[in-house]
Amino acid sequence: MDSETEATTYRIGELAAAFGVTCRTVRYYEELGLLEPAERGEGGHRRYSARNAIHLKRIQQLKDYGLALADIKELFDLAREDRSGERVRRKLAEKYREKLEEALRRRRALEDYIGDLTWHLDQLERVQDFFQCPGASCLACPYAEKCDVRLLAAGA
Amino acid sequence: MDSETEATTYRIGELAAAFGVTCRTVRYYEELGLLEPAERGEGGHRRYSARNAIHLKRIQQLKDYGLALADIKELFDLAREDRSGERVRRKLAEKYREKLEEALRRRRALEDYIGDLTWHLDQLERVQDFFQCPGASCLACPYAEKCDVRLLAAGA
DNA sequence: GCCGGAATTGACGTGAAAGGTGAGATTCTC
DNA sequence: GAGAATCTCACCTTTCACGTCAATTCCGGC
Repeated sequence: MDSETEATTYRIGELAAAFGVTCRTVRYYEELGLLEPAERGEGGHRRYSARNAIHLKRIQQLKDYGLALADIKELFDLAREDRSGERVRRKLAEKYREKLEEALRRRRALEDYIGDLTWHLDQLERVQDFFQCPGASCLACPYAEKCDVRLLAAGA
Repeated sequence: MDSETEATTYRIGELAAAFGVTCRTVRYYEELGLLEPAERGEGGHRRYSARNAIHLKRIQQLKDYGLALADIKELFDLAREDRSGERVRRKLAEKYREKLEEALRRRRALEDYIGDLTWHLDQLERVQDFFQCPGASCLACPYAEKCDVRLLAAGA
């Protein structure tokens, strides 16, 4: 159990370089309560453990997923509370499921976008002018019903 | 051809209200070169055409797709250049295809995210600690090869 | 022909996000 | 003991998409 006491640690510069960020970024994450250094040296210098490195890695992964740092903090706080408590674990799972659903929503929106874009691309062959909307191509327009341009023209 | 000269026009307030935005927003779009009013009245008041309304509608649609106003401007600029020039039309199509590919990339990333999240959710049943990464569960980890935490531990 | 509400330009503010940039002091490493 | 590397404050920066005065002018109805 004493072997834990003198495990390899990293200085802030090493950690930062290893993960392609600046020291400021690492300190900033600490400011946000995202990445607490395992300990401090005599002189007050931060010493990071391998565990800290994993945290940083997780932050980067989640950031890549498009999560804001605040969201990540939320997850981390939950994970920290967790410490094998069953109720909290369930809450974390719930949080994940929320995120998952949001992701599924985003995916659907993206699908729609892709569909629209494909349609526009397709339209480019037939339509004279991108903005000449209420015109000949209007009949074929899949948005015709929910078109508030028409509503405006009709006079509200 | 003279019937075009006196088509219905809208004042900025009308247009804004019809699309659920403020006047400032409409002017801001003009600032960005996104929405030029068809003309100005004697006193300098902006007069918007139905065509302008379509522009505004397009802006809102594309914004909903998650595009930044700058991206939208890019598209519009291309569309404006287009004016039925064939080469430019092809360029616009190309631009669209670019956007489409980017969207497809984003979708793939999202798929991965969803996959990961699902996996994490699944892991929650088996793993003691979210951050106890290089541990018992490490063997089953699908990221083991590309894990820079391990690389760091190995000493770079 | 006058009054109140709508528009005009211009300039500055905002608020969240994610850090950047010194300054000045201390500490670590060779 | 010299030159990196770190430390803590504390303000600065950039981007985005507008919001908010302010002072002025215009338009439309009675």
